[in-house]
Formats: sequence, C-alpha cells, structure tokens
Amino acid sequence: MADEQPRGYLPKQRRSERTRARLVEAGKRLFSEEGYHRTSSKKIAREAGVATGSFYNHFRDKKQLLLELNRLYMASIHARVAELLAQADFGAPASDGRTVVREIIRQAVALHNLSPELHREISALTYTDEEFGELGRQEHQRSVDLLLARLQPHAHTLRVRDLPAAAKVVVQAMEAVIHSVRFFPGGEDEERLLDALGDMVFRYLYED
Amino acid sequence: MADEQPRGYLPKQRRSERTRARLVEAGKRLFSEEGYHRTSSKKIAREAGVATGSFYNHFRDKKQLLLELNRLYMASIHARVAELLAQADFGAPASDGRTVVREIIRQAVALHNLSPELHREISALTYTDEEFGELGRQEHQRSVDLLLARLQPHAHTLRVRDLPAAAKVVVQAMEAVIHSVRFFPGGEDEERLLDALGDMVFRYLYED
Amino acid sequence: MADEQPRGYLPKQRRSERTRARLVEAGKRLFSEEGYHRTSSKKIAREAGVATGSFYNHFRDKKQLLLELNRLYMASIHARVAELLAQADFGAPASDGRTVVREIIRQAVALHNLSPELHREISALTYTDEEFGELGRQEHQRSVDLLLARLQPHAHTLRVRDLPAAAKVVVQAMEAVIHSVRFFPGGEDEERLLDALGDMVFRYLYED
Amino acid sequence: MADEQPRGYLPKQRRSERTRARLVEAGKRLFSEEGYHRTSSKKIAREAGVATGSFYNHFRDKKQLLLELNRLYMASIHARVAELLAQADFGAPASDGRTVVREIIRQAVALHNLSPELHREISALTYTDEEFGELGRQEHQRSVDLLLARLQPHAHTLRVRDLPAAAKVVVQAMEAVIHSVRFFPGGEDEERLLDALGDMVFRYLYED
DNA sequence: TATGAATGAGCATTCATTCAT
DNA sequence: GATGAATGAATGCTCATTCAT
Repeated sequence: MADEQPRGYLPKQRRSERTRARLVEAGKRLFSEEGYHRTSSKKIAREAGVATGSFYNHFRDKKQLLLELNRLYMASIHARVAELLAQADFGAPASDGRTVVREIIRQAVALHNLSPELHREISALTYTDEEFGELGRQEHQRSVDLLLARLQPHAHTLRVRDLPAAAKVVVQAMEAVIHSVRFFPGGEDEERLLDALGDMVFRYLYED
Repeated sequence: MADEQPRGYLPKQRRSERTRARLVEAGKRLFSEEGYHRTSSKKIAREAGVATGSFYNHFRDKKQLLLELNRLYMASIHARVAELLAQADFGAPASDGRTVVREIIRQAVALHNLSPELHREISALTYTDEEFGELGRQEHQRSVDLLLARLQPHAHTLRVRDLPAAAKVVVQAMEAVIHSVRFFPGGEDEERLLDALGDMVFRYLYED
Repeated sequence: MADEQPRGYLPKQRRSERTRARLVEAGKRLFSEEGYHRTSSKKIAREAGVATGSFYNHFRDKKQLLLELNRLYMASIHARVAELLAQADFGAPASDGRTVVREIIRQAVALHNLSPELHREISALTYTDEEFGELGRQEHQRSVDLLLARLQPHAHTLRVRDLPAAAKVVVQAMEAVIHSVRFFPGGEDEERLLDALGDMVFRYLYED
Repeated sequence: MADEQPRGYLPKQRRSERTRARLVEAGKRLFSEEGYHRTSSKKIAREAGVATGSFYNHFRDKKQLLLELNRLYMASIHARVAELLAQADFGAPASDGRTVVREIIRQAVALHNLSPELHREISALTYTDEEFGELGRQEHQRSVDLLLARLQPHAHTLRVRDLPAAAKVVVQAMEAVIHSVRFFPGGEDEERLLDALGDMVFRYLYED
C-alpha cells in the first residue's frame, strides 16, 4: 500500500512478466505430471500462486499455454539439433560415417531428456489436435531439412538416390526408435536397439 | 434366424447383442470423427439409438468401449499381419529380398486403411493412458515377434547380427513411416517415401 | 428341460419361496454391510443369484424389503422380550428388585446382538422416513406396554405414581444406553454403564 | 457497513460471504424440509439463487455443507448448555435438587427447538455415516463432561458412586426422552413424561 | 494487470423400475 | 414366476471462461 519505497518501481513493470513466467513454469510441471486433459487452468493458476483470472490475462486458453511451452521446448531442441548437425562431417570417408551416425543418434537421445513427459503429452496431441498436428509436421520438417542440408553436399559419396525421401525416412526411423527407448524402456537393451538403429541408418546412407 | 429353438430364448440374447453391436458401431463412428475426449457416453448412446443407461449395461465406461474397439481392430490387423508374413520368403536370393520387403511394406500400408481415424485416437491414448500404453507395447511386441520368427530361420543369409534388436528397429521404422504417410500425407510423394523405406530395410537386412 | 425326473415336482412349488428367501437373505447382508442408501435392488438380486426383475416380483420396492426384514427382526426380538418379562418377578421384595432389573438389562443387551448393523440402518430411517418412523413408534410402544403390563400388578410396591409414563421413560433410558454401548463402544467401560443404568432404574422404581 | 475503506476491496469479500450465507440458508431449509438424501447440491444452488458451480466453490460436497450446519447448530446449543449448567446449583439441599433437575430438563427441551428438523437429519446420519457418527459421539461427550464437571464438586452429597458413568447415563436418558417428546409427540402427555424423567434422574442422583 | 467468485453447460455414472420374452 | 436388457431422469461434480471490482 505504501508507495514511498523504491521497490514500487520495478515491480510495476516486471510483475506481469513474472506472473507469466510462473504460469509457464506451473503449466510445464502440471502438464508433465498430470497430463494435459487432467490439468485445469484453475489448477495451473493455483500452482503458480496467482489468481485464476490472471491465467486468461496471459493466455487465450489452456491450449495456448501448451503451444507456448512447445515453442520454448522446440526452440531449445532445434538450437541443439542445428549445432549437432553442423559438427557432423558427412563427407568423411565411409569408415568414419558410422561414427558420425552413432554420434548423431547419441545426441538425439540426449535431446529427448529435456522434458520427456511434456514431450509425451505434446506427441499425443499431435494426433488429435489439428493445430498440434500441423506444428508437429513443421517441426519434423525442420529436422528433415536440417539433415538434408547437411547431406546434400556429399550426395555423390552417399548411396541413396532420392535424398529428400531418405532424409525423411531416416529422421522418422530415428525418432521412432528413440521414442520407444525413452517411453517404453526395458525391452531389448537400450544399447542394442541404438546399435541396430545406427547400423540400419549407416548402411542405408553409405556404401559398405 | 433359426427358429427351431424354444421361443423366448434366443430373442433375449439377440436383442442384447444388437444393442451392444450398435453401441460399438456408434462408438467407432464418434471416436473416429470427433475424437475420444470430445465424445461422451451419452452421445454414443444417442447415436446408437439406445438409452444412456444401456451404454453402462454393456461397458463399464467409455474407455472400455474403446478398448473393445481396439481389440476388434487389432484382431483383424494381426490376422492379416500373420498371413502376410507367412507368405513372405525371406530365404529367397538377395536379389529377391527387395521384392519381399517392398511387398511387406505395401501390405502394411493397406492395413492402416482399416480404420485410420480410430487408429489415430488409439495412438494418442498410447501416450497418455497407462492401459493403452501397455496395450500398444504388447501389440508392437507381437508384430516384432512375428517378424523375428520369420527372419530367424534365415539368420545366416541375413546381414544383421542382433536379430531381435533388428526386428524391433525395422518394425518401428516401418510403423513410423507408414504412419506419417497415412496421417500427414502430401509432403514428399508417398511412393518415394515407401521406396526409401524399402531400400533402407532391405540394405539393412541383406547383403548388397 | 427334462420333466421325467421326480425332481420336477417340488421346485415348481418351492422355487418362488426360495427366491424370496434368497432376496431376504441378500438384502439383510447388503443393508447391514453397505447401508440402505448404498444398496441397489440390482445388487441385491445379483447377491441373491436371481434376476433383477425377480426382485420386483416379490417386493414392491427396496423399502418393502427392508420393512420385511424389520418385521422378521422385530418378531424375534419381541418374542424374546415377552419371554424375558414373563420370567421377571417384579413383586419380589425390594432387595431382589435390583437383581430383576439387572437381569432385564442383561437380556436386552443380548437382544441387540441379533443383527446390530441392520438395526443401525433401521434406526436411521426411523428419523427420516415417515413409515419407518411410525413403525419405530409402534415397536417402542409394544415394549412399553409389555413392561407396563408386568409392572401394573405390583403398582403398590413400586415407588412411582404415573406408571405409564414411568414405563416409557425406563424403556427409553434403557434403549438409549444399550444403543450407545452397542454402537459406540469403548468409552466408559460397558460394565460400568450398565451398572449405572441398573442403579438408576432400580432406584426409580423401588423404595430404597 | 463501513464504507471508508478503498472500494474494490470489501465488495469482493462481501459477495462471496453472501453467496456462502445463501447456500447455508438454502441448505438448512432443504435438508430440514426434504431430508438430506432427497436434497441435491443442484437444488440447493437453485434455492440459493446461485449457479451450481458456486456450490462447489464454497463446499467440497453436500456433506461438508451439512457438517457446517451441524457446526453452527452445535455451537449455539453448547453455548446454552454450558450457560445452563453454570447456573444450576447441584450442591443445594436435596429438597432443592428436584428443582434443579427439573429446570435442566426444561431448558434442554427448549434447546431442541432451535432446528428440530435439521437435528433429525443429523441424528439419522449419526447412525450411517462414519464422520457424523464420530461427531455425534464427541458432542455427546461434551455434554457429559459439562455435567460431570458440575456434579463433581458435590460428589459427597450425591448418591452415586461411579460419577462418570452416572453422568453419561443421565445425559443419555435425558436425550432419549426429550428426543421422543420432540419427534414423536402425542403419546403420553409431554408433561407427564418430563415429570417422570425428572423423578428418575433426581432419585438416582440424590438421597431421598 | 490482478483478483477470485460466479457461471452454467456438460460429463460420467447410477438406479429404481418396466416389460417383452 | 423368472429373466435380464432397456429405460431415462437424476445426481454429484468439473471446468473453461467471464467479469465486476
């Protein structure tokens, strides 16, 4: 109530940002732990320590918050994917191709540890929600494009003819296997599956 | 249809079966068109032309109906998968391996046309619902086992060392690519993607 | 289906009675264990191993079954109450009055063990249901009348002037204390409460 | 009522309180008139003139509202019971003991007029609901303790040996008789029953 | 922007009862 | 009498969203 203190200053500006950040944080926690459909906006607000109404000051609805989370999540993923591919040397002699592929897989697995539970929820919505579906496709395409851009220059040393299709298939195979390793662990040994994946991709791309 | 049995017997049975069948049919339609979460048991009953309560005479809840649908769906899928793999000749000369692989893929694509929208909903629940998750894993494992059983006898002509892991990875890659071709069509040409998939799997399994 | 056996005989006649008996038995069990409001007629039929519809062949509704149970329960109670009071000698010298009273209380406690949980449910309905309320009043009055009839001949040796009112008050006090001892055990020692009750009643009825 | 505080502050508070008060009022009316089991939260909300959801903003469920009502009801009862016993002089000469007892009974009867129908519903739940059962026991114990505390100092002038047991039995007898007089009126004359009760209690506690 | 009570349509589910066989 | 599927109104409760302050 007293405004005479200097502290009255910053808050006025920052308060909004802080509220938003808290909502994002709370949403991430709840969506991950309870799932999208079992999390209400009221719960999120409570978890964030703000009023219910504040939620709607910052997000049109529950879905917008998850889209925001997805955006943040994907931003960090893609930064690392790009970096990852930048380092890979697809033009190295075939004998090194295997190493490159294995390294990419290893890193891709690491990426999925950022927020696996949230990823799981978003994956589900990819199937049932038009908007998330479209987003998923775009993101997938981005990965494919990145890979393609890196493979392209070495097209002549690679074994595949239809490079765009190959890139897509490779990305899909990788995503699928990594997904299963992440979410349904404990079947075949993780190591063995990733080895098999590496072999498959390597043999597909490179002469033997 | 047979009327030779004492009356008052069959009809009772029949009416119940008919109600159940109608509910199953209505559920399939609504889950496919509106999605699981947007379909209420009341709607299903109305669509089936029966009373709300009748729904609960036949299914404990909404989820049980979807599990039933999944069961029916999967039964038909697996019958065809088994048949499909039974016909494939994995011991044929390598030159024919490509044909075998392409044929399997072609048929697998056909399978996904049985009820793609329903499949989509079930896939989503695989991520968020414990029970569907477990079910999905089992079904996946069944496909893997079927493939493995077919590959096993020809282990020496195949190129892979860890056959179980290979089978799993191959099934996952196939499912992923076919999925994408089904649900998000129109990117690369479908034909090109399936060709790429075929190449990848073929080169992985067979000597070149 | 085969009618040639002698067994076709009895059942025809007895089946109805047996169904009814089973329903009564199942109702008793469920009302006692789950409570009246949480027990549905469907459950009772299932527990009895008969069809839902059979319930309504024998009882107009759920309430009628409980009334029937109450009737059976009360019949057995009252038979014993009458017997009990018949044995008591209220004309004995005052020094023996105490013994008489204690004996009555002891027996009354025993009565409540017939089916305490069912009794509990019926007691509750006594408050909320018009019909059970009226029934409860009648039953209470019967106890009062029985006691009164036994006290009456010895009115001159008793200390009370308004014998009908005294009988009612005594019955009520006894019921209340016994009730509490039955349903909410473990406060004061049961023995001590019943002693106190005995003292109170004795001093009230007899000269000291 | 005071308007000197910043606006936008109090009203929010006030409106909520008013809604809650209305729900409490409506609940009291409906539980009393229709009974607990025949009253739905929807009905209560409608009667209170608020939305269904508002009910659940204020009470977890129907039962919590009745517990709240019970709390309010009991608070007023116990305040008066305490006051009542405080005034009684149990150490007065025996000749006055009768007057004291009669006065207590007279007042206790008055207490039951606060909301007899609600009391009736709560009494019923005391038998069938664990939580209300426990509550009832506590409240009963409080009455017993109050009486005991008042009797204790005069233990030597009283006739009973086991004072705690006596207090409990006396409270139970009083509650039972008053109950019957309240809820099932019209048997013996009310006056005669209360006289009898008074005699019984007096003779039990005091030398003659 | 923040607040949080209010809203009311909607949902899953139950249940007493009916009725055709 | 017996059967058990069918009925549909009713219940307890949730939730996305609004809005007055």
